[in-house]
Amino acid sequence: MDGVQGGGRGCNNSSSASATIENEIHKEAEDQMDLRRGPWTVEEDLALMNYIANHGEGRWNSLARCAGLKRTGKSCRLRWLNYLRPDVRRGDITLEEQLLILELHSRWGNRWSKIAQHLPGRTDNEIKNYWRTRVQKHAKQLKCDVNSKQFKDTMRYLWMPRLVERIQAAAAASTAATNSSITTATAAGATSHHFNNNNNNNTTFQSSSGQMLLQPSHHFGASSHSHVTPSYTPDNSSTAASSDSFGAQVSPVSDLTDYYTPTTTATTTISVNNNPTPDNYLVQANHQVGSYDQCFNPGLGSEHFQGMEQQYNYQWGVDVGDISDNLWNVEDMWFLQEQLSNI
DNA sequence: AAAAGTTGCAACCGCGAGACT
DNA sequence: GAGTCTCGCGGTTGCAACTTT
Repeated sequence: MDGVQGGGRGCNNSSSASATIENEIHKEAEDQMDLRRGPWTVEEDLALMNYIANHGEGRWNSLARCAGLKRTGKSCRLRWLNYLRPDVRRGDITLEEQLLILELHSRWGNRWSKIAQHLPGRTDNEIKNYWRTRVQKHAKQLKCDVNSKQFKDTMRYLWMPRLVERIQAAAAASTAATNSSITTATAAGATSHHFNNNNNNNTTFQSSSGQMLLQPSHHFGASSHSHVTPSYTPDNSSTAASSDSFGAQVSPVSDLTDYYTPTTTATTTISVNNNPTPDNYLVQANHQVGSYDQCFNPGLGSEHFQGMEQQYNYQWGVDVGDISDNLWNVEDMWFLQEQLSNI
C-alpha cells in the first residue's frame, strides 16, 4: 500500500522519460479500444462488483477486460477502492477523524494513503478532498499559507484543542443521556458503540423532497436514470446542523461558533463497555478522556492556548471560532486515542 | 426566476516503485 | 540487466449541486 516511501518521486529521470512514452502509447491504445471515461453507470458498477465477487480483485487490466468493462484497469481499481468496496465509509468526517487527520497530517504531510490507513473505511481520496476543501479553505480565510507556521500553530493550538473539547462535551452529553441504557447493555455484553453509523447494510437516504429512503449499502437506486449519481444525496440544508447526508445525527454543538474557553479540568469519564474484540469499536470502561494538552502537548498549559487565540484574533482579525465547519458530528474520543496508540 | 459564482467530490492523470519476464 | 507490466500514490480537473446576487 505504501508504495512511494521516502523521496521516491522525481528521483529517476530516465525511467520517468520511458514511463511517459509508455503512458502515451498506452493512451493511444486506450483511444483505439474506445475506452470509456467519466462517471460510472450502474451497469458498470454491477459488472465490476459481480466480477470481483466471483474472482477477487487484483490484476486490474485483465480484470477490466474479463469483466467486459470498457475501462482501464486503473479506473476499475479506483472505482472499487474509493466507492464500491464494501467497507468504504461514507458521510461526514467525524470530529475524531478530523482530529486524527490534523494530527497525522502534521506528522506526515500529504501522505494521504498513510493517513487513510489509520481511518478505517476512509479512502485517501476522501481525506485528500477533505483537506483541500475544508482545511485549505480555512487557511485561505486566515490569509495564510496552509504550510505556514502560523497556520500550523493555529491548527495545533486552537482548532485541535477545540475539537477535543467538543468531543469531550459530546461524550459527556451522550453519556449522561444514555447512561442507564448503556449499563443495561453492558451487562448483556451487547453494546456495540460504532464510530461509524453509516456503514450498515441498510442506509438511510434523504430524498430531495425530504422523504427518508432506505437503500442497500451500495448506493444504487438513488437515481432512476443509468448515470450514477454521487453516492449519497447531499443534505438540503446549507447549515447541515441537524443531520448528515445519511440521516446520521450531527450535534448542534458541532459548530465552532462558541468562543474558545480553555479547559483545565476537563476530564470526562465514559462508563461503557470494555469489549476486547478488535472489530468492535467500543468505548473502554472508565476511559479517561483528557484535554488536548494531555493528548498531544503534555508540556503546554491552557494559558498557552488562550494566548494563542488572543494573538490570532488580533493578528488576523478573525474570530477563529467562526472559521470552522459546521458539518462535524460527534463520536467517541476513544476511537482517536485508540488509533493514535496503534501508530 | 435566472444568471453568476462557489463548493465538494468523483474521476482522471502523470509518475515512481516493484514484480515479472 | 533490460524491458514491460501492474500497482498505488499524490496532484489536478471537470462538473453537478448548491449558494449568492
